[in-house]
Amino acid sequence: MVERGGSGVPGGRRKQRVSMADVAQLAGVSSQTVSRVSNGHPGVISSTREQVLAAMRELGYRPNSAARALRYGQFNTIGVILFSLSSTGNSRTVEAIATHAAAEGYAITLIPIDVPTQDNVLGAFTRMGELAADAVIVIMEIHLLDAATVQLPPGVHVVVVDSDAGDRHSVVDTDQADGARKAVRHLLDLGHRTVWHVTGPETSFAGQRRTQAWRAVLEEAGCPVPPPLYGDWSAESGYAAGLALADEPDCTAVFASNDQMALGLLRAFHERGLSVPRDVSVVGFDDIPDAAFFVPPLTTVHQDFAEVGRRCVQGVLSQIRTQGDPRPGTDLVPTSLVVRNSTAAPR
Amino acid sequence: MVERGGSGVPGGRRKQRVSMADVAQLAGVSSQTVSRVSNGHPGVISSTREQVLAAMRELGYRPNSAARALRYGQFNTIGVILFSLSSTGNSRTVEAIATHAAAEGYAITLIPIDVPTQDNVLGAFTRMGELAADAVIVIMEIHLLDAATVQLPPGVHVVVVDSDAGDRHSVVDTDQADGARKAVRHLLDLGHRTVWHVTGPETSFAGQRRTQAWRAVLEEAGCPVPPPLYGDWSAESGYAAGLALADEPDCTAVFASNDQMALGLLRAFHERGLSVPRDVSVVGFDDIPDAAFFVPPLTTVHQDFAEVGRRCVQGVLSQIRTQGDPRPGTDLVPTSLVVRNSTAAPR
DNA sequence: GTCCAGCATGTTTACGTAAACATGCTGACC
DNA sequence: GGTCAGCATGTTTACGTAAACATGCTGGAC
Repeated sequence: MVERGGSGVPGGRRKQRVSMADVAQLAGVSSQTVSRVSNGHPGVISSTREQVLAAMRELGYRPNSAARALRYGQFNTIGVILFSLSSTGNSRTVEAIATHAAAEGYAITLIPIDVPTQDNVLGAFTRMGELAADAVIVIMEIHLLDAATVQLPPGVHVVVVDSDAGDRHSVVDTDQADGARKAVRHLLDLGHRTVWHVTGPETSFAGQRRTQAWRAVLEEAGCPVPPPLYGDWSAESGYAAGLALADEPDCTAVFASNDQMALGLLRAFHERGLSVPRDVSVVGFDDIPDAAFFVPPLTTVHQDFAEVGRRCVQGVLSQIRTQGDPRPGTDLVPTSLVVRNSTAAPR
Repeated sequence: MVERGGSGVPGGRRKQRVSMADVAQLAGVSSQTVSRVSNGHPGVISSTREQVLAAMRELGYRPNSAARALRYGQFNTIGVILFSLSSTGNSRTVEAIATHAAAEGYAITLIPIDVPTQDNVLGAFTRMGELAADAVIVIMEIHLLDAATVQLPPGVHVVVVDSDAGDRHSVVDTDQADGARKAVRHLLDLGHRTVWHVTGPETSFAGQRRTQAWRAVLEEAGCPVPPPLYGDWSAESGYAAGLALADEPDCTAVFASNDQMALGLLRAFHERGLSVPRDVSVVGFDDIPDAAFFVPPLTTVHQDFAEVGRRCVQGVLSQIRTQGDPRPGTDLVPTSLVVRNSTAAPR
């Protein structure tokens, strides 16, 4: 925290930064005593303590975290490398990470990657390495980390969200496959002959998992597997898919890989005069807060982003505290199906 | 960045941390030479440089940012204190802040405040003071900062988003009033006799500004001012307001203080058999990506969150670089009205 | 051949903090 | 009354880095 010269520092106009030594001098004690007061250590008589505190107030002293970190060898900070903060779940995951980290006395340092090239990912890691972070959480829905070419630097505590690198890293993720199975089975249980599907982008690991599960359930149930429609998470792509599906006379049920695309479907069907759920049933994924207020309210798969964030923090902290190797493996957070009014039995 | 013992460090199993001295020893040079190589300084002969780089690779050296920050007196980090990351604009603002900061070589440290009490805000500031940050951006839509009781510590570079503390701090914000005026005038221009309004929460500065502007435009135009309906930004509160408004025979136009509440309105009107925009026109605020795919596509006020983030970064960086006092004042980012299909002339 | 400029590299020091160790005083106990 | 335990406080040192200054070598000019 760089101080502006002047304000709050009555005497020294040019003094850029107040150190323990300054406080010590004003209080007439050694800097070690200031340190003891600053850290609440015992063994400082109360009159001395008061003097030191007064000097701190007068000078506007605030401890220098760089020096502290240097001394302690840690920063009490967790780095978060992510691709997009705006995508549905990420901001909520990050918020949960920040909240839980704060509860443990850790702050969060964000490094966004605008274009997810391998260079940028590595660059972010380098930067993070140069920054103050005791561990790193990587939120990277794309497949980069799965490619053997991109490796996270060894010797760093890492937890990865939304990846299938569970063989090499410690991974936390929503149980995408289970969520998708719930969605598709729900539609089949209602009596639909089969379920159409709007995918996420091909680069998305989560999207692929959902699509795989959709296909698996259909095959398992002996249902025909319609060709999937390719979306990119946006409502617009869902809308486009919806216009196409409206022309499919056989289509009575659609599983969209997220709620935004489901929203696009709803609008497309509405424009084409198809009633949801009377003519077509729609299930989404994510359970964004707005989903309950779509027309009609959307049946969707609820993701517990807060829990994902919590487990990430838990994961890195346990690595930090035990100084242990990251335990490769995947920690899956369960989902639940929220049934609203966008699904019904076919006519 | 704390290293795990062992991996990547062939020789020293117990070596926790690789320093320049270790690299220097292995390369047979002084640590200063390592420093020069590390920072790309000239004056190192290429053969020496290669040796040093090789040693760095072998040991997995990464610079220690704490030591660096201590040496340089700055962290290349901007702290962001915010209330909620999930609320519509914040995540996009933060993302823009992070992106622009990254472009300038700065990272972002997030401190979330779960419950916005004064104690917590001050606590966050204290924590931030103890953390590595050269400046702070406060994103706090609530009124806390406006109360004279909560003061930001003097001597810290600060930019505040979403506040009316422009007399005391450097403030960046969307031009809420102008956006609201555009929305209300649009409806009046279409021929509506007056415009009803669903507010944001009372604690929100932005919400208050929008509501004030709504009222001002109506009064200016000599229109009757209907009692505002109180919302809390959620679609649910918009839905409740919509059910109430559906019973108002005079209501032909509604200005909702955000898009989520507008979504709630749309659903309520739909359920009550009112057609939008034939029976009622609706305007939102924010222009969330989904708004274009509501049924019907929502006319709304577009906020340029990215620009807000950009100006925040610009603001703190100029403070850092000039070491100048923050220049109190409010930097307003303009809005634009996006006309879609939820508004029409009254019947 | 001498001298010095110029350059690669080494040495010293300081950044602010806090652990570890040192000091010196008070007071209780024999 | 002397000794020493206990405690408040001071001093030394190290954390890792990089600026500032020091050193010592090479080679060109006279």
